[in-house]
Amino acid sequence: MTVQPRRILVTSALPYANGPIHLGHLLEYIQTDIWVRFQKMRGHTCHYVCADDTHGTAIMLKAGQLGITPEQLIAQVKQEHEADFADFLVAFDNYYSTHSDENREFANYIYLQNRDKGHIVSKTITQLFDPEKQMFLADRFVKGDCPKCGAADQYGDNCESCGATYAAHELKNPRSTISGATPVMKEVEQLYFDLPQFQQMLETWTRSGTLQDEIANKLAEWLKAGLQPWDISREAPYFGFEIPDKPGKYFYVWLDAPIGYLASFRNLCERVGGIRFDDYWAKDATAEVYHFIGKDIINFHGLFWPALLTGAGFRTPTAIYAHGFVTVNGQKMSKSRGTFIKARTYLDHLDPQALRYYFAAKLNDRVEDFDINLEDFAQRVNADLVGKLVNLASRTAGFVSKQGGKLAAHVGNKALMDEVQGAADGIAALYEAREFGKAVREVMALADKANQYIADAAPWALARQPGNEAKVLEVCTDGLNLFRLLMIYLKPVLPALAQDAEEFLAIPALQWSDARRLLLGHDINAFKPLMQRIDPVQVQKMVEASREGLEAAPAKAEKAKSVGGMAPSPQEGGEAIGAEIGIDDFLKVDLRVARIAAAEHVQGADKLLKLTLDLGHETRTVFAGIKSAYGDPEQLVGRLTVMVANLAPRKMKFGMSEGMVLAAGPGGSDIFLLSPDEGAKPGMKVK
RNA sequence: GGCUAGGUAGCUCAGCCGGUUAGAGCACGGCACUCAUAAUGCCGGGGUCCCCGGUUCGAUUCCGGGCCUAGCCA
Repeated sequence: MTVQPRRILVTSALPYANGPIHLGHLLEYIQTDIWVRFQKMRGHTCHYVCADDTHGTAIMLKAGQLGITPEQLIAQVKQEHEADFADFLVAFDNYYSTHSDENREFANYIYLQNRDKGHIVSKTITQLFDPEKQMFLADRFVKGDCPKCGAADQYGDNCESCGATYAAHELKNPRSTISGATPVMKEVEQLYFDLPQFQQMLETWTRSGTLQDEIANKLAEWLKAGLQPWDISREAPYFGFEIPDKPGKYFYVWLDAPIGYLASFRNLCERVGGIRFDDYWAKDATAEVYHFIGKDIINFHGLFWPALLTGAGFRTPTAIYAHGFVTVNGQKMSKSRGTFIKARTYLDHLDPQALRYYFAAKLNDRVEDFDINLEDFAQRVNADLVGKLVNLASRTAGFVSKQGGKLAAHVGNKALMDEVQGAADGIAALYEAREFGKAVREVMALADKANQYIADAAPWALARQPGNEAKVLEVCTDGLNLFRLLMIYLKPVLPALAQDAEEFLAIPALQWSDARRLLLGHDINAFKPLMQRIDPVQVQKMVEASREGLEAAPAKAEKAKSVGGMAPSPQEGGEAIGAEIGIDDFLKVDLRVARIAAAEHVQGADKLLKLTLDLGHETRTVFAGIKSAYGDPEQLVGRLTVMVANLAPRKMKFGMSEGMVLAAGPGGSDIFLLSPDEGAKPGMKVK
């Protein structure tokens, strides 16, 4: 298993600097980090860079709302982002900012190169302008009535009600979402990157074989439809880089965002010596370059970015790896459900490695959405990591300690050891191909075999009879070696656990090639629990904390926009709608149409009426707290309503209540009994 | 609306080019063990492979239509 050393540059998409990192972001950073750690363990030269994406109107406005400068905002957010990543064990070699000198230089250079080669064109367009704020309005900052269906409160690009697409100036009753003023039309010169010039180049590049099929297909769709020039300029006021030959105009944030990959890498080269920028980015560079992204930004990375790089004389990426969106419990992350979970909230309650493991256990090389099922998450992590993996060390270490803490000099079960060692190449191939789920399944299958072996050999039984010391030590040495091998295979996923294991085994940092050797005749340290199981209560608390976070948050959800914006934008929270239930939950409630056969006051009860309900084939007595609104029970007699027919009977002071009737309203005189439409018959099921 | 991906046991997922009784882990039931963070081992129950058509000797696997889920439409 000789491996040719490679030079690899890896990036994750740049998170937007207007908000905190959440579980949706983390899928990408953890996926990338696992791949990078794997490459490094294999002995390759691998650099992992990223940065905050800091420009644009959204940042400018947010800073304004907070009463601070955009620079202050992005500095603060960067600090938070870096802390979150570090705590999730995402180990960037450099984490930078698009608001940097390097990025300005590269943005200018790439723009000027493209301009000089005739790839930049300019056109005068009319755009909506906020006369109060004196600024042009992007589509998402204009709202009004849909010109097609008339739905109110629609954004300037399409209608969420009828799905129509249109230009912002077509909206009826348009208004600026920034000032509320009515926008006016104003002419402005706009710069475009002339993407159609790259049609040929992109058709070839996207079919070069290294892109995932799904991506290549998607790009082919766009290519077939015909490319359009891409607008890259914005008018002041705008937080970003001023365009060198166009005073008062700024680069659109999406132009300089991917350039941040170059800037961050350049900064790394300057900071650390020994890395040559041109080895990675020059036109004829031979090093490998990979971008990990979310599927929402495939167009930017699969079309604009390679074209922009080519136009400016740089190489194009070796490959782009896209992943899907994160859902929680099968649904879009939701603030009201408490499933819009921030990185920090997670860290307050749970172990970051648990999430890393769960991601790894289910990730593949495709652009599929990823569901975090919280119950499955806890069970899977506990069963695999605590029950199988750590248990292997936990159940054998004690016997070794009792005999002085030195491992046997010989292997007991050579066949099993060969098998587990022999799995290294196959597992490595799966990591390389980003089939982390398959890799993890393979490791866990080996863990099962290891536990079977220990159970069969039963060192605890051997230990009862004197004279078996050598055999016991041999079996447990096997057990700890199996643990060590599995730990090597999982180290990219569980770096902190691996480190603790290294300390326990008293060995230097494990490399992939260490799987070729075994640990024999070696002194180890006393075993300490390496990982705690997840208590479902903690998961619940995390969800609760995420739900509470909503009330403090501003009601106006900003449209999620990020180079790394792989996460669906949060829904605005409803008005105290209960936790979501499935149809099964609803069907548990047996609702029936009932005729009120009799209604009477209850002696001694202030709020109750005693109702006799006719269900067609049977009669029920129900005590209902509706007296304050229906003082005259007679008026109820004969009318139809709806009752819960399978509610457990409840003994009350005045007798047994066999169900409940449905009513709405806050109470007092405002209680409104439900009625079915005409034609309903007593006993009919409501569903 | 157009497009993409997915819909396989209670849950999370595997199932290469169509072919014998459709698999794993978790959950559940029974037994064993008691070294281990009530961990582990053995055995077992559980599936109309979303629905309807078609191609075929034969379809979970291919084709057409539909339904549902997630997302994209610069």
